Amino acid sequence: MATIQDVARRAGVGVGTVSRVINESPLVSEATRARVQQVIDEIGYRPSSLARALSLGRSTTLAVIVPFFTRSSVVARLRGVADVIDGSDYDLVLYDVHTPEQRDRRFELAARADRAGVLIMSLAPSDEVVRALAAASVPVVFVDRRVEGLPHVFTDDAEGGRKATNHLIGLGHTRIAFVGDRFDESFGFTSSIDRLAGYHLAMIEAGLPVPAGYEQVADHGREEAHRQTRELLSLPEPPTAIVAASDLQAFGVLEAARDAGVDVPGDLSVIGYDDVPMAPYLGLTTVQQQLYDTGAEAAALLIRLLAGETLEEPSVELPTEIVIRRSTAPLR
Amino acid sequence: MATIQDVARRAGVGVGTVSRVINESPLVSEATRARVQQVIDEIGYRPSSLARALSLGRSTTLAVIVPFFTRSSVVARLRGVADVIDGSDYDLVLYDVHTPEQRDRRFELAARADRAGVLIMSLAPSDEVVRALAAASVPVVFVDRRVEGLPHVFTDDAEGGRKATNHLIGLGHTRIAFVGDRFDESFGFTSSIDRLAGYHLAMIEAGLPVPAGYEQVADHGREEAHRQTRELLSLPEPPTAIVAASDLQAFGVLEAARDAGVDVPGDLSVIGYDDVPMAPYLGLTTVQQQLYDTGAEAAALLIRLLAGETLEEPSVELPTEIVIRRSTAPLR
DNA sequence: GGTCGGCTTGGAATCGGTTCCACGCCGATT
DNA sequence: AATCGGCGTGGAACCGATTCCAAGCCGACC
Repeated sequence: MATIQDVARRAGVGVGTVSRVINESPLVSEATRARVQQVIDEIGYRPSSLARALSLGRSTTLAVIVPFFTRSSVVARLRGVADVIDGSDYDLVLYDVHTPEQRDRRFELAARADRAGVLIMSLAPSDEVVRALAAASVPVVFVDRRVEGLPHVFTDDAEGGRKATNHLIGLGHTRIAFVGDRFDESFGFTSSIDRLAGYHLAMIEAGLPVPAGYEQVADHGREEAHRQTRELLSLPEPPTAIVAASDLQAFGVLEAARDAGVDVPGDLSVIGYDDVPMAPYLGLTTVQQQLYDTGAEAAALLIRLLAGETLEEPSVELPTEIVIRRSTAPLR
Repeated sequence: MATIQDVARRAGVGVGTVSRVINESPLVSEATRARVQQVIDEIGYRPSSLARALSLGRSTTLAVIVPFFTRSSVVARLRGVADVIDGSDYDLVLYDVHTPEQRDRRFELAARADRAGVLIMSLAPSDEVVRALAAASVPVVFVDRRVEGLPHVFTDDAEGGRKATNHLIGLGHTRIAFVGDRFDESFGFTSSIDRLAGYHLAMIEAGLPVPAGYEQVADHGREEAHRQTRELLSLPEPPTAIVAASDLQAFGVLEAARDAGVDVPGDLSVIGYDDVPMAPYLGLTTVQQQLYDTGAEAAALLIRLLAGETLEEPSVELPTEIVIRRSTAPLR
């Protein structure tokens, strides 16, 4: 593989001059520039990004840390990230995390790092990590999580949960239950509990009761949601509407309803959260949070930070919106 | 950030010795090793992987080039790749490709590259690129595609298409149609046409006719498949069974059937291809190709190549298998 | 006691870029 | 004619690791 030395020798110039040509410095005469460029084309020289990074003291790779990247909400966000990074001069290094140990290892790595910047999705850093990151010179942006003192892109999950519940209340429902995740100690995901809080708020505002058993929390998953729904449907006073903390869980609810012969939306209204790509297909009413946009926005933020911009408003809140489809209907 | 020099100075040794400690060379006395290690721990020194890579002449990042990584089949494969890479000392650099120009740029980059190895999913390289890759010292593995002379992991798409069709024939169907993608000139994806070839073969073997209009090809997508199915259902002799070239397309078929009031599997049997995560949920009978495993296998192959192993059998074929669910039934 | 050989060790050279400093050359100014 | 300034250029130093070579030290052997 040709090096800058080879080019310099063949063109009869010094390495400095070649470097200037590569980096489009104006301090080269047109004649020299042309000659060097010709040699570069001839031998197909490409600078080593490794050597470049070492010399410059900064690399052109961004670490993107995501949890469970099989979840379609994560994939949708990641697509936004990938698209924006693709349009820049940076490369995307992907770290998938599915255990707390992995997460901690990744974070430690991020704080150190030969990566130019770090983007962290949904995961909660400990205070210690936050301090380390803030101290480290490498810029960090969080997606789907608010972190005091560090830039982040987020949506208001509590408000989203409230909107979802109000949609059902507006349809005349009064027996409204919630299917969500247990607070995950190890990962510290908060979106599900925030949405639950929004549900509670809406119920209280409307003066509606939340009977025992109407709040089902379990591990995150379609099959778990299936079980949670069976539980709800077997209550003495089963709900006529269900707020699910995610679309994946809503799918589990729909499945359980179908298996139990409960008609949706005739006998049961179901609203999800996220608006993943399958949601329109299944006719799921849901709270749309712009997954793609959160990723794209965060990546754009990170890149601006790397460009040395100081942002007056380093954090971005994206709105949520109810998308009405076929899984919710007025109480009959 | 501390460097190896700092450590050497503080420990009162030479940089060579520190390097030996880091790399667990046996040529260091226990006493020295302990002292150096202590300094390392004290100041929290981590070697720069950049400098290391430059010095060693090889990096520890693998380029993974995928098309449209929103497609769930691609994501499933990618998960296999990510899991295996995560267990190694390599990092995963993701390149998403959704235009032919991007593809060519990525390939060029791959042949050159400061990446230790390259994994290419589904995409077709030109002969020129194949030559360049074979010539370049960087190992390449292909997934979901056979490439003469280079290692690859693949399944037999024609055989899969044949199996799918035979499943329907075995259920007594004779009017069997096919919904697939048009040959994509720009990307050169071949799986859909291979599956179509398998469908044809099975029909011929069974002595069944393929009436005009029974072969629907269009761009890849759920909505396109929806339209293709409407076309089929409006034929004078509509099919009683449909082979779809992918699960995504099968979803479009199911949707169209539902919209047209055609009962599945009562009036129409539908079989998909891939077995993506949503398939069990929707009860789709499908040809399972081990998406996760193809990715994992390919990554493992690449890593063995990088370890210097010479593989007697550099390519791996993975089997396909019919998974029967609720979308196919005997002809009534 | 001298020589030899085996461990340890220090440090220079190297990887392939970038950047800064010094120098040569030119035309313009006095 | 001498001085000055500025442009274009070459090349050494540097980024932070690895590795190889030379050398110091020690015990063993003759």
